[in-house]
Amino acid sequence: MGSHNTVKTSFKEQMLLAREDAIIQAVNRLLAEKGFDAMTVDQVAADVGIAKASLYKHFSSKEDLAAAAMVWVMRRAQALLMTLPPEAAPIDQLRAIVRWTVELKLAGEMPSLPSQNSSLRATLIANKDYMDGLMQVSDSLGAWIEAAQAQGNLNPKLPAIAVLYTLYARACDPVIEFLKMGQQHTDPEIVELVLSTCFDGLVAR
Amino acid sequence: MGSHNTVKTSFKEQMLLAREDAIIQAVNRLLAEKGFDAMTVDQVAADVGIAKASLYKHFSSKEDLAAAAMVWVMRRAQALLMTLPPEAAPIDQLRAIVRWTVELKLAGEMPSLPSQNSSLRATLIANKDYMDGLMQVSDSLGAWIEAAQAQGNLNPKLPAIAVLYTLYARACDPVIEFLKMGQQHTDPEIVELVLSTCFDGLVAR
DNA sequence: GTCTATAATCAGATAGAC
DNA sequence: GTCTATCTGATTATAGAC
Repeated sequence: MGSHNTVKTSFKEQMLLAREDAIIQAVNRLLAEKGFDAMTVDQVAADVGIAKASLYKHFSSKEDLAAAAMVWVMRRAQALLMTLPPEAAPIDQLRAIVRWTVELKLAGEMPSLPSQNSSLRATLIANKDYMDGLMQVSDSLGAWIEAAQAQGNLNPKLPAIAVLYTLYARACDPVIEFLKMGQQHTDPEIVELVLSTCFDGLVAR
Repeated sequence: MGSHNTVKTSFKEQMLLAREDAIIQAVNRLLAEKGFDAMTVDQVAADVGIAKASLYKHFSSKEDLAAAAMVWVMRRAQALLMTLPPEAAPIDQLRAIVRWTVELKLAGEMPSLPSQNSSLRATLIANKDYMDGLMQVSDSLGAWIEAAQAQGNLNPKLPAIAVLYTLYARACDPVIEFLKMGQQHTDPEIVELVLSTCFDGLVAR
């Protein structure tokens, strides 16, 4: 009976996790498509195909839903960091991260949150999974930034923090969606354009 | 009596315009501080010091308020364009525009609107003053972009539309507010940092 | 845990007196 | 045109049966 219970519980937990994953995917898509304010909890529930009250059994607020989406993104970012060849040049590591960010946004999987919303901000800061992921990613990027500056591949006059912010800002760069809306460029072309303007700037070289 | 009426009407109209200007200033400040979604019409009314119903005698919707703020910004941009020395190099004209944009944002006078909101989008597109201003500004910038590319000062491989979007995007660049929040740099330093990353990119030159 | 039904709140917009 | 008071709809969140 013990083993039966174990199997049964494990199966239930698996179902639970699967459902929560389905919820997070829906939240992620809706956040990417409409942003936090325009997304409603009703839409999330309808998208997943469950009742709204059931949703609140998994996540206790709309802010928690957004936080879960951000944790998901952070986990994917951390996974990417581990797949990067450690021997590559720091500047190329940074390019790879930005490339991944732009591709995620083009795929409609990058949640967009208002940076001013204070209750959302509080929820994110209180979320240990999110903060830990953010710190780890920032540490990796920070190390690469300083290394690239030391190697003369990145402008050493720029404060590392400003470089870091500029890289993160690609996650909410409106140029990406505007270029996509214009339909004059393919997704790979947009990736290269954004990478070019970000690293090489607008001026001729 | 004719002249009396004329004077009276003129005075009333002046009062009306002054009040509408006060409204627009309040909207502008609130849009810059909290964004469109977080700004409430009640706050605007309280800020101006009139009743909400009075507000709706001047502007028929929240979207119209935001549109008026954007028209104000466009007018200021057009005014700036006229003050620029026509003999300056095109690349310097573009730098001057971006500098002005960043400074306006640092001053808390650049309204921030959600680019996804469709009803707001419709209101803006339907606003002739806004669209005319946008077109005129875009024409000026477009001409400078192509000239700068022809002179070899701007990367000729970049589509002019991508450059234009990249310049406009400085108006909602989160790097600016993040650097300001960090309190490690003065406003002029932030302006130079953003100008540098925008035009020269992150890489060493 | 899932559902239906409902509470509670907030914000955009309006009615009607003055 | 300005006010007070109100309407209306949308949205977050919960109660309570199963």
